[in-house]
Amino acid sequence: MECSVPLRTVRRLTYLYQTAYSLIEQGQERISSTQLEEITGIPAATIRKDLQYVGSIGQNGSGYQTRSLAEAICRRFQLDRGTRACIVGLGRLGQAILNYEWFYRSGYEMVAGFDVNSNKIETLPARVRLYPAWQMSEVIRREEIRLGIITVPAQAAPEVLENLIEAGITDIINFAPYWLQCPDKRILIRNIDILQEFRVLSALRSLQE
Amino acid sequence: MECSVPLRTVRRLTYLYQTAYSLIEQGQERISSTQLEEITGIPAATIRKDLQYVGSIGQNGSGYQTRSLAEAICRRFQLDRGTRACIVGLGRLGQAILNYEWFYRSGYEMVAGFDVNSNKIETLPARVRLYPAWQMSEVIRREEIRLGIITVPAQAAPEVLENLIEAGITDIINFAPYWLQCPDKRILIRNIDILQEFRVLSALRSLQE
DNA sequence: GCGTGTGAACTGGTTCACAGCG
DNA sequence: CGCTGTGAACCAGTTCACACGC
Repeated sequence: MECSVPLRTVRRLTYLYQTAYSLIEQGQERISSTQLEEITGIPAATIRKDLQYVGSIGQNGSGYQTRSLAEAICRRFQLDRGTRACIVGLGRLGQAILNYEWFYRSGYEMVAGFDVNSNKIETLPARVRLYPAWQMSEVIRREEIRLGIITVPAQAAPEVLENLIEAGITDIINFAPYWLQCPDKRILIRNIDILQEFRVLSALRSLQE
Repeated sequence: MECSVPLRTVRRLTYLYQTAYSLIEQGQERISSTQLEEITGIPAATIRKDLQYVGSIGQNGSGYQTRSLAEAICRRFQLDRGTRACIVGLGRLGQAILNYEWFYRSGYEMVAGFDVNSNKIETLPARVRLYPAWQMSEVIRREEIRLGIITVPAQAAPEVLENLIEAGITDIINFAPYWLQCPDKRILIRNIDILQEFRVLSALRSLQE
């Protein structure tokens, strides 16, 4: 399948997916692109354009069925395959993600947590099995884990990345404030720097004055 | 000051700011746009274009001084003013941000935390004062807090937003998986949905196959 | 008539390429 | 000679506007 969907569009479509999902839960069965614009802030024309990447799923004159909207996006991007995930670094952020009850809605399934501090392994309450860091490679291979979530301090991040890739991980989400990249284009990495968002907001504020 | 800097550019410049900062710490005094491209992944031409919004600060033939680069961006967007911030919702994510040692590098200064559970207020270890939720308005006013960070469950988010705005907050960062918006354009809101990033990664993976 | 789907027109952000300066 | 700063050329992505189906 071609990689020709623009990243911007992917972002919006996954967001629409989630929106459709909550509409379903609220019992709403249909919605028009104009109404979607009100909820999401995405212009109606853009929404209709984006949905062309998914296929024609609307009904002329009466908008989209929320259920088929969610299903179509889900199918297009295989958002329900539940790829197995693990988390490395059980600080507060790591714990937050590890125990996030809606995590299954992310398209991944959490199956393991790792930390260098074996004290934590024994004492932390968790929904999934926790292991000391030295067992990482073995567990990742055995459990066929594909996504690694990095929530270790910045200086440890590069080494963790290396270990993860070496163990066969293909998807990475990195929360350490250290921009990770990998020459191998088959490995997908997303760096999320939370502080960065604060800086952006701060900058936007200064512009609005 | 005009609001005419594109959001994309603001994102990149704040990122360059942070990059320049770590280069300074590593003792590197100068850097060219080409080298910056290698580190950040931003094309050199784009970097030079972006920096035009900051002013001419490079030296022909020898690149940029890391220090003056950081300072110029900092000055342009007033990234060091230390606007006072508070956090609402002391679950794991809230605690993580509350005690994040590099938080001061975000351009904000953390001064208070709130939670409905007064048990937490008394028992959690924290660097700043914690208050029960009912004291929110009063404390925000007294301490002249401008940024509110929302880390409560989704269903509580809209009400918290209302309370914050009513108390005089102007900047919002919302981590609840519920898209907050405000008709009043003077209020700046950034919604950060962490799960959304997982969905995007999952979608990108499906496209790469 | 309402609302989708879509080619065509447009916009603004990115990339190019080079003049100018140290 | 290297690297910045910048107008000009380009292009992706957004918006418009309307034909078509319900």
